[in-house]
Amino acid sequence: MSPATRTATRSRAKRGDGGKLRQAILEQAERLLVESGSHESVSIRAIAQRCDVTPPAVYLHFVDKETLFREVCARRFVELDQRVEDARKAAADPLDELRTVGMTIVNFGLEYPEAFRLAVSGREGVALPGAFGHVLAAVERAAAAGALDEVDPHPGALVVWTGINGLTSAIIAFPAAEWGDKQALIEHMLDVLIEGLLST
Amino acid sequence: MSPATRTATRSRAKRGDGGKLRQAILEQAERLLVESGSHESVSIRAIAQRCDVTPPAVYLHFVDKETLFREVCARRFVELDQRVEDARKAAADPLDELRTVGMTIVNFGLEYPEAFRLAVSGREGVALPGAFGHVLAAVERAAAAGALDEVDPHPGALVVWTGINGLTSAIIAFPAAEWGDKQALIEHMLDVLIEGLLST
DNA sequence: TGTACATCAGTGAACGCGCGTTCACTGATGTAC
DNA sequence: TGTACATCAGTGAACGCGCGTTCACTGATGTAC
Repeated sequence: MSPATRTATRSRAKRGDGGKLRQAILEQAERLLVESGSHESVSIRAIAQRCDVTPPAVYLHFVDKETLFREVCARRFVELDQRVEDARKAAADPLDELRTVGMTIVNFGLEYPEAFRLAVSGREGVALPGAFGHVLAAVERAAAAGALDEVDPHPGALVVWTGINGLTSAIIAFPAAEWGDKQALIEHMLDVLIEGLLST
Repeated sequence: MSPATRTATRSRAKRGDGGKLRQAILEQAERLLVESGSHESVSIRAIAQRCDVTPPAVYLHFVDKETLFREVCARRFVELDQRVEDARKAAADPLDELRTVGMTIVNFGLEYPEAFRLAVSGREGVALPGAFGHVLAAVERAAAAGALDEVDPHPGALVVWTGINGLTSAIIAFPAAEWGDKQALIEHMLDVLIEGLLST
């Protein structure tokens, strides 16, 4: 985009409106992250260009690149927690709740592959991501309600969580592969995992 | 590493031994690729340094960076493919074959976590790794033999393959998490997947 | 046998480029008197 | 009401750096005569 165009399309924010650029930076950073697949190859300069702003303007809102991307991911995980919570409330019974939580996690991963990849890469800490906690809680409730009788919740939740993560990662990593109907495949995976838990 | 140290540790190859540096470059490139997780952040300079060589020496053996990494990946895919093939031949019956192929893939991943992550990352190619073909073949044979009746092989194989990959990736990514007995968990995963396929 | 020469596996300096980040600045906006 | 001034959201140029890659070269090795 030429400087002339940039000047024409974005005008300086009003006195208290600096926060609008901050939001725009977060949005464009996330879009570029999704497009490129790796935060290392998303430059501050590219983000600034998408916001019709010069690179130093980014530093009015974020102290450095790392902080910016941490906030991008943090926003996503808050959203995941919210979605899981909403999905849980809509569930009919404990087994349906486990299914729904699983579907929500997978679809979140497909929608925000870079955030998902980061959470599942294990590079941010030693603890399992928060999504595992949601799965574990759902398995425990189903076990307590008698819907997953004889199932040890912790190994059971590990199998379900790693299973759906594997499917999500693979669809992200090989977008051109023959997945058929992806939603049907995701449902099939959850059917297999839950039926498998019931049969072992 | 200082230039003095570099000179001391590697001496120039003998007349016909240029291929030794070529192999060293491939090995160090793979190590760095796995450590960083993305080929974009592995530099020719870093590879050369690990080989105790100057960067232009890399260009005596590979025309450019892209070609180098394509060859790194090709070597890995071939090795994973070979190990799965060997394991398959040792299986007793069709369902045992599927189990064995699965166990082999997981154990390969745990034994060579770097290579596994590379093979499953999808970053360097567009096709599914060769190991998927073996999982698919095992599911097809089991279905044909009546051991996995009523199972659609392609979605079934996708579920098994992505499921075990997810478990492997998670154990690699979170080595400090509470996995309990890992071999038992791996067997549990395969039981759940196979029993799940039988029940759906 | 000695020696001139071709070959080969590298080296060392340099290129242009994009990167994250810093810094002095500008010009519009709101405000105090 | 007009005007001087503080504030704020940005700009534009520049920094040092590491990158992939090129190019002219070097010095050891093997070989022909």
